[in-house]
Amino acid sequence: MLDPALLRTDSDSVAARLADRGYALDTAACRALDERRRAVLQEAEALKAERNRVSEEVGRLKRAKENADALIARQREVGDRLKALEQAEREAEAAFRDFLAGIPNPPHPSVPAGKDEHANVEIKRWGQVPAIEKPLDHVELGTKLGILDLDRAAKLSGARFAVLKGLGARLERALIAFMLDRQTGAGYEEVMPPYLVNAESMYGTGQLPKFEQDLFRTSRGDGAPLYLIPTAEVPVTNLYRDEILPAEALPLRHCAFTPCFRSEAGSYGKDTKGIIRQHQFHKVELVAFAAPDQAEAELERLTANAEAILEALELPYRRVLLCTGDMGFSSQKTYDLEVWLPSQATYREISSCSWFGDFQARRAAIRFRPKDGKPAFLHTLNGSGLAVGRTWVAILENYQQPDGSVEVPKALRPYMGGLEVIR
RNA sequence: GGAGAGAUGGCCGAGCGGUUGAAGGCGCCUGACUCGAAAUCAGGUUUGGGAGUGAUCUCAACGGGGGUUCGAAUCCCUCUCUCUCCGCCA
Repeated sequence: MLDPALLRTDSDSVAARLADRGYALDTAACRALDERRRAVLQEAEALKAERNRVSEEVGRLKRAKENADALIARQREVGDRLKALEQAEREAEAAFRDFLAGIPNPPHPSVPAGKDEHANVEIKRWGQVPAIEKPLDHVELGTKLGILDLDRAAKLSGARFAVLKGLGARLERALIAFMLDRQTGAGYEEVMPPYLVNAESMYGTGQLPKFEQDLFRTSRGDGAPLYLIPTAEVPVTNLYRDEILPAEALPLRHCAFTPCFRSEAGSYGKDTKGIIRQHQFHKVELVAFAAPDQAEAELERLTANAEAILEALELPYRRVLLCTGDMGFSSQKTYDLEVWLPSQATYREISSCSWFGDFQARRAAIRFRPKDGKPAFLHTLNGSGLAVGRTWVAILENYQQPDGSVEVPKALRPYMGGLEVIR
């Protein structure tokens, strides 16, 4: 959610920044909605002020046992006018709010302008890409090792689901524990949140109202729907919705392991092979709440914390700064971490670390109280640390041996009961 | 699933149709007293929107939404959540 005041005073520069990410801001419509809203509001307030004044007078007369019928008759008219006006006020507020809710976050000045992923900028590369003669992909490797079963998953649930078995399931579990241990060690307090959340929570982080088609929605009889979380970002960020945190609490850092559920509407035909793109996958998420002046440094820290997992697992990766056109709706600056996949001979996204400015905080009303001052919106950040399923894929492919077995990364062996090779 | 009780400011807690944005207490801040502290005394202490350069003015909010009324924290409806008892259950 944008700052309405900013939109009023500086709509041209906001529009210019939004244009960079491919969003055409209708400044005229915006101004009209805002002016309408304020006009109705002021009229209603003036009327209410009058009503309050006269009501007080009525009370005084009544207490003095005097006749107040004339005033009461006049009040009745005011009440009728007010009723109509309040309806108009509600509508004007809602129209303006809905308009604001549909506007993406303007990119940070440090973000390169560009239309799509081709304009992204590689920031760094880490690690040695393994020399593998004829690399197998993770599906072949996993299926032959008997640790991945996509056919039976399809029987159970359809396409884009997976069954992990034996050491495959163990590897997934080991990765989860490994990542959580590392991130709690890096100062993130672990959280186990609900996997079903209400619409308000989805609105707070920006999934609703625009992206409902990407979510799984559950219904229960008469009650309000609950949504399966697409990422732990949603419940963990919303933890502090409608709250004011003390300044000393910042930066506040959480990590959370959760399953993630995505309907992947509109992604038909993309990544159909394997478990790169699933309806359900596991992720360890990092979420941070920071004061505005801490936030930029926090993004670097958080991204480094995600990279530390790849480095500990000795997986080659690169860091990419997303251009304006490739960022998510709520983000103002995003780094993607991409891991090397030998079967595709390319880097594929395994983490996305974003700084949202006060965009989410404003939607979700998450504030902090500065040392001496009024409550202010804080900044939210999050990043995958990491996507577990894709890490599983990266390990199989990067650590594959000529005989089809897979070496277990050294850092992970303690979590695998000391196992050195999956065969 | 059945029966009942409740939701008020940072916290506890009063109010149950008319200067109550809200008594009282705790906490916190400021001042006085003190060499300093404690104790005591005095004052202050919610948030959001709108108007104004500003002092300031104004509106809204007592779980959410709706209604009754000239006027609602107070009355009615509805939803959510919490607690107690019974049933069921991992």
